Amino acid sequence: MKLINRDTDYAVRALVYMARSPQQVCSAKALVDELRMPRAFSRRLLQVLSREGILKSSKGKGGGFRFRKLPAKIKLKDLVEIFQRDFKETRCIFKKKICPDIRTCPLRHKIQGIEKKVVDELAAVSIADLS
Amino acid sequence: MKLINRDTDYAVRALVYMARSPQQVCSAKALVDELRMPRAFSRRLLQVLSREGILKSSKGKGGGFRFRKLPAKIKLKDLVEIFQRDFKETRCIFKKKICPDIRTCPLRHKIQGIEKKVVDELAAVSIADLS
DNA sequence: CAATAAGATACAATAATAGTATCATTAAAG
DNA sequence: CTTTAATGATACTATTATTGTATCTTATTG
Ligand code: FES
Ligand code: FES
Repeated sequence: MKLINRDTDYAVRALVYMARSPQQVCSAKALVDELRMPRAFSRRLLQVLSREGILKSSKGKGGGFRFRKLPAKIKLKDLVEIFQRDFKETRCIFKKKICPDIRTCPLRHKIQGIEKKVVDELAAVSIADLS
Repeated sequence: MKLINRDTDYAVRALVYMARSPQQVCSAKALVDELRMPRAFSRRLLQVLSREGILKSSKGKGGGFRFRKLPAKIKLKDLVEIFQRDFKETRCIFKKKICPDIRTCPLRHKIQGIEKKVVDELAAVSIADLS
């Protein structure tokens, strides 16, 4: 059961690493060196986190990324929402609906319950919890 | 959140169709015609279901597939187990473990709880329920 | 103005998924 | 006993999704 994709995975790793010294500026290069993260990739990743308000960036010499939100306030749910837009599957789990009536489908409300639970659990874990 | 793969998907469609007249013999060809299922594919699918004890097959002219188990006894869980062997993810959801200690990881037992719930729900829905 | 770091976006490689083809075997019908 | 209609087994190809890379532009500092 795949809950996490590449981007979320890397993002969490990066943020957990950064959370060890939350005040410090971290450049994309630092992630390449410290974590074994693909070079051109850490760039994009931090850019997205910055755009989405998780980090703030400063350009130029000595620049880099820093937390905008506190690590304890950054939930896995937030990251999944950023990097896995289509995470919540509102449609039927089958490609072509199978049951006679989608409103009375015995599967549908169960699946929705599960999805809600997953989201709740992801909302209950923060970057700080993993550090 | 992808729970179902191609094979499970087709299998459920096929079985729900067959369950409308459970006594009748159904050939691979019938599925191609009735449901819009890829030709060479319905073959393999029914073969697997037969091998796994869901259906029984008879070769030769007038042959085909019939239920070995009652539709009400065939649970989605069974099909997922047949076609998605690696469905239950026992490892960490991240490629490289992030937390300091896997035993105390706040994520791990939550995820396991979710997976159990998913399986329970899949075990509670049968082919007959969808017919 | 030179050096450093982010912003933006397009590209290529790889892996997973989906679908196809083929040959062998079995059983019934005529 | 030959033809026909079906499954058994397995290998192959195409398509799509994921993953990772390259490059050019813009901003900041000293
Ligand atoms: S089978 Fe998907 S909504 Fe009923
Ligand atoms: S982060 Fe995966 S087990 Fe802790």
